[in-house]
Amino acid sequence: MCIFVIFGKTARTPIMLADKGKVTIYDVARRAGVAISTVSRVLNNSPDVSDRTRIRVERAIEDLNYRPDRTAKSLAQQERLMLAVALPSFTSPFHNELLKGIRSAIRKTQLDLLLSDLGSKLRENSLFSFLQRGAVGGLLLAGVQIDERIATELKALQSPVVLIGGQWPAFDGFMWDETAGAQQAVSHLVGLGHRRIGMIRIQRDSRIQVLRITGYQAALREAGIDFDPTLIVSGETEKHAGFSEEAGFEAMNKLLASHPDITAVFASSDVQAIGAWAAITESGRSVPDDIALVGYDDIKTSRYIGLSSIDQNMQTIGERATELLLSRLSGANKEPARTTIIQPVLRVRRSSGTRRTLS
Amino acid sequence: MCIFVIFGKTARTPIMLADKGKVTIYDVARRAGVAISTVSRVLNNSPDVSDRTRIRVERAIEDLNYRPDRTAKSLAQQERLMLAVALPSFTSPFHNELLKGIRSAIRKTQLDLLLSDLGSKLRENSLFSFLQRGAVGGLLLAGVQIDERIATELKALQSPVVLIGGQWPAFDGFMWDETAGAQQAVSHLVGLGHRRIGMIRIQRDSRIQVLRITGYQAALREAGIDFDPTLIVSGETEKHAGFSEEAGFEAMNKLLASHPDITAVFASSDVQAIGAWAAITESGRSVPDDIALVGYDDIKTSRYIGLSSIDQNMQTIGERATELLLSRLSGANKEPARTTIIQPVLRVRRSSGTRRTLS
DNA sequence: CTGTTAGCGCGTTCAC
DNA sequence: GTGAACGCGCTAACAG
Repeated sequence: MCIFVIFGKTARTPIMLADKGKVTIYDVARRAGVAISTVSRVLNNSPDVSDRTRIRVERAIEDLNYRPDRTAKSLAQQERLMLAVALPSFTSPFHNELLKGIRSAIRKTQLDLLLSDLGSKLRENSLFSFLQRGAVGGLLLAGVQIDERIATELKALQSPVVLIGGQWPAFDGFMWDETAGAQQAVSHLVGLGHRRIGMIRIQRDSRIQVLRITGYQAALREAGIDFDPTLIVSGETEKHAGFSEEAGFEAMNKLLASHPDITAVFASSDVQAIGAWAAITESGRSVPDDIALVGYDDIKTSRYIGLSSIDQNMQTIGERATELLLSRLSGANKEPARTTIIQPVLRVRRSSGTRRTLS
Repeated sequence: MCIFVIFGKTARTPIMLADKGKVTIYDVARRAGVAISTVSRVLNNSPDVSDRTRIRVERAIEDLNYRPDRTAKSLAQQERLMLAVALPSFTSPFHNELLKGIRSAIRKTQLDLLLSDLGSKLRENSLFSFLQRGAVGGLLLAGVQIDERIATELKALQSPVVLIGGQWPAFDGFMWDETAGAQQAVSHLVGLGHRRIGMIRIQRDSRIQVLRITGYQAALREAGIDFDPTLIVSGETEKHAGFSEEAGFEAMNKLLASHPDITAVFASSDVQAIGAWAAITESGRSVPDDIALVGYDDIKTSRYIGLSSIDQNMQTIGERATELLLSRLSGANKEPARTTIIQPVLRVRRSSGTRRTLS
């Protein structure tokens, strides 16, 4: 800290700024013997400053260890230098990948990243309080089912919004073809010779869930396999709306008990698949030799335990979504909002053996 | 959108706000026929408002779909409603756990979370540009080695700082007893009967690395085992400063080639351990039956592939660090800055078999 | 209880 | 080139 003499006419700032208190642009101006507008010009690299004054100002900045206040800057310029991102969780590998993509797109800019995880239960409240904070340049919203109320709130933001895994007429969005993904997964299992294929679902009757079951049925129909509703089970654990290892574990145990003859399972999420894997292993069988397993969503762990998965390319989507948001933000993109459908890709982690009966 | 009549004396706002343009507190005041301060009172739940006017104002807010501007509020109140968190990566399971803890502590407050991952290579630049943004209430800095320059920047923030995994006289910090952790890991292996114990290190000669090697040596000494420097190897891949699966994979392969008689390995990080696991598995041996593996840092995958690990309780630390920051922020905590040492804990994932020679 | 007014720190015309 | 003055949207005394 340093003490310095105050001279010149004090514009509007109270004189006492002694040793503590924030260093503002006024202090710098005084120290350099110029007006604040000049300091501002230096800060913003305006060419209209003589080298001599520029150096003087820079010295003053250095001496005072001054840093411009982003809040004030943001208010004065009427532009928000912040991108808000809201997703259900930071930690799920699924959303983690998404975050990675978002970050890599943001890194190229000067924008800040305001992050919020909505949680599973209190989703509504967290979402609303987050949105009502306002003062963001743009918003990326992932994994949220949009309704009239949310849409209103989104519009109140008065800034561009891009949805990931959701859709609404007024907003840009990215969605996956869930049906095609599920069908791909189950067809893969069918192709390996399996005919008794279980499915682990989530509890809630979400739109996504319906679509995946449709895909599951389509694959069976295509192969001429009868649909057996009892092969579709869910766990009891409600954590994360059933997208949890626990739920997968419980569901798999149910399946093993009620249908000991199944040789393959399609799980609705990566974490469920992990739980199912644990259940299978504990029962003394192995993946994929005894029971083939395909899970939705990519996860690193998969490759260590040999399960195939439907990859949604989260990272790529995160990047694309952010880039779209940025283009909206800069005003370069004036096209009407549009929802883009992404085709999930099946990744075979380890060549599963063909159908074998449990002995 | 709605058109509304403008009446009363227009204070300072230009009249034309037509259909577009931001809805401000002035618009609400006009609409409700009150002064802006009254609107402000309603917004901030001041008791000094009659129910009648409160309702009028609330109606106006509703009608105009008004949302207060946090930037302006923040500037006016001279308090930053934002916590900045900077860590090397979002995606590493290690930091992910940290983030989880931070979030759970923040959730209890009204604060926003400004997040930045520093990356591994461009660390310096990202860190500085992030810090120079300023305008944050407090900062949580993880995994950064503090030096004079960084400390200066940190001080310029003029807001409380808590370091995680770093230390500096002027700032609060949390550190792990790396030596004790490594010693614990290796002692565990010794206790299982192993005597040829390899160590996978990172490339850089960071302080942490030195401490861990010290712990490794201490455990050997305690057991009367001679220290063989060639048992400490690192991978070639420089990604993430050697904290990567690739590096672990390469290092493990080196070890298997140069010391086919080793029966246990201590890896410097969870991801390295995963890489090592892959190398061991590919060589036809298994973990932990043929080669026992202990990795630093907790990771979920561990339990699926049976490796023990040194758990640093990242989530708990994240929470404690954030709470400390919050207490500093509120001014409740006036104690001098202090660095807290955390004792890592060994978690045995699956009871490793005792030493077996490779046949 | 309610209105007036002066800042918060900075950007940005306009004159000079 | 440089400076004075106003405004960004809101809070916080201080009057009334």
